[in-house]
Amino acid sequence: MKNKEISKILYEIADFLEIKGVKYKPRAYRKAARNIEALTEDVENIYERRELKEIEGVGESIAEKISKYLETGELEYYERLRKDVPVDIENLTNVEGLGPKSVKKLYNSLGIETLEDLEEAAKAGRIADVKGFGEKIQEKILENIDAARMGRERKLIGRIFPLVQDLKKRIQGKDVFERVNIVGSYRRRNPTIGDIDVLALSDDSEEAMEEFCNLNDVEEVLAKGDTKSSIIISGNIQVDLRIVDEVSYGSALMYFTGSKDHNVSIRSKAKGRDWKLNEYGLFDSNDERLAGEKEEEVYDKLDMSFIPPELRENTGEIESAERGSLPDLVERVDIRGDLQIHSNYSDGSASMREMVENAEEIDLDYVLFSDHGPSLKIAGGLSEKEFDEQSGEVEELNDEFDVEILLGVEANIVEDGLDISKDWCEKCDFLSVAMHNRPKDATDRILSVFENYPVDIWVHPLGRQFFSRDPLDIDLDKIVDKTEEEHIAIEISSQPERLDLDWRNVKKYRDKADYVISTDAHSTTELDFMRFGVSQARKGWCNEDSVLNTKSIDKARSYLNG
DNA sequence: GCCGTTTTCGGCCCGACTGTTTTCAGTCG
Ligand SMILES: Nc1nc2c(ncn2[C@H]2C[C@H](O)[C@@H](COP(=O)(O)OP(=O)(O)OP(=O)(O)O)O2)c(=O)[nH]1
Ligand SMILES: [Mg+2]
Ligand SMILES: [Mg+2]
Ligand SMILES: [Zn+2]
Repeated sequence: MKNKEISKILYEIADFLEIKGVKYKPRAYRKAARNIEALTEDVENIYERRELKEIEGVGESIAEKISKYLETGELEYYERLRKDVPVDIENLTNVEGLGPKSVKKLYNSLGIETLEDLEEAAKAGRIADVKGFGEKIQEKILENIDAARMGRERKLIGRIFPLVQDLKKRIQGKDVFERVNIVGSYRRRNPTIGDIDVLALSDDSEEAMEEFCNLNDVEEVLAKGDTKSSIIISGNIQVDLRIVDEVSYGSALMYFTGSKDHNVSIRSKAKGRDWKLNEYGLFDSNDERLAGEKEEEVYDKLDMSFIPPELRENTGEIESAERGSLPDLVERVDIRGDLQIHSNYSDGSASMREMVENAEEIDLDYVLFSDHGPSLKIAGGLSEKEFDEQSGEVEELNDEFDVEILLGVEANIVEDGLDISKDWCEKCDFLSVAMHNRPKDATDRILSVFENYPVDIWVHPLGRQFFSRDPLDIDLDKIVDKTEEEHIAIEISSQPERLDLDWRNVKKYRDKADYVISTDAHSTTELDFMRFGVSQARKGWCNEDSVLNTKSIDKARSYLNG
């Protein structure tokens, strides 16, 4: 999958064009780069379908460049730009405070091409002598150069969640803060989070900033002003704080929640009316405030319904809000069952009894235990004999608990079908299937299993895992059609590393597909992962009706078995 | 370079912080 590679080239082109002082094109290249980076589908497939231009921000020219690169492995336009200023633009601009313009100056004056050159020049004191630079910048470069070498990897929302909650509590705990909201990609429930953005209300912003920059785990203060500060806390995590007045709080929430593209779009709309939208409010052409204290008011004045943060990705939500046709999104309280949990019969850490007790505590009506089939021994795969034992225990537990306990298997899609017999399939309340390797004919294998076995749920459909596994290269159009035909539900996994099916595809297929949101919990605490799956369903524009486990077990059963 | 219930050409979001600068450019959100 070359998405990352291509978006990197586009980002670099943007930087090189900025070096040359070209207007607007850098923004265009960056926008295209961002959208390609965010794709779940392999850009090469989109190229093969001749649909590159459907990607937001990709037009004639960029589509042609991507095609050339995919066909020849080279891009002359990019190579030419790089020849003019032959620097390691990606790494150099990774140094906090260094952008394309500074990199060019340093190249022209000192011939700096790499981070090593930069460090050497800074240590020798040569940077301070360059016009436009000085001692402080030179010092800052030396301080930040190692961070640039390491890079800052994005964090998974499900993993950073406790830390964010704790940080929020710590800030809220200080009297000088009257209101605190976590915003940015976290509020939008992005699967991954680049930094933690915080909006706050305080009548003494100076003192508030002081407290913020002196939190006990602050490692570096990147910037500190009256309304805005940035710090690095332990774990190499950046935290940005913005403080505004109450009259601006709503518009500041909008600004700081983003996304950037959503902001730009919506600000352009305001501008089209001769108004102005910024973090302080919505203003008419006489600078009279039209709204600002509440987000709802700002959207309302712009003749839009309120846009839930999860939808603010500039993927059609603005037009939809203008038409008043945004979906009524599914909520966590709508969820009535969890159709993938595990116990110590396989690689789970808790007994079935413990899992059920906890499920009852969080008001679930039903749960499905579905451990791996026999071919996945490393993941604690069960033999049919072990399954039968488990089945016996399920029967006992069902007598004892109100929660309806269902038993199934996560069967593995293998070369000639599933790794369990059809007889075994019939013993399952629900049959879940998944692919755990990546053969060339994956699409056909999946389709054939859907046709030939009584499949109920297709779990972690793309097999994606953040930072380690790319999504499977399969024909989702075809497979989703088949799930509709066969009454098979598609899982949205709540596991932080998976969140699979991903929200963009969830959105794409939401009218056809029936989704189930599952935790894949391997311990009692992981039952709480449900919130992350629900967030992804919301990002995918799902209403309650598109999610099967918001329904009673009888309704779910009659659909899946029908 | 992209894009269109104002446009197929003429626009392209808006502001804070920093360092170096005598008034602002660069970078970042
Ligand atoms: N209007 C406007 N708002 C911006 C711009 N850049 C960032 N913002 C707003 C929207 C962002 O969601 C918010 C926080 O910025 P971040 O850089 O932290 O981005 P975000 O949190 O969305 O993603 P992240 O996971 O941190 O990479 O600030 C911009 O250029 N213009
Ligand atoms: Mg952020
Ligand atoms: Mg930020
Ligand atoms: Zn699996």
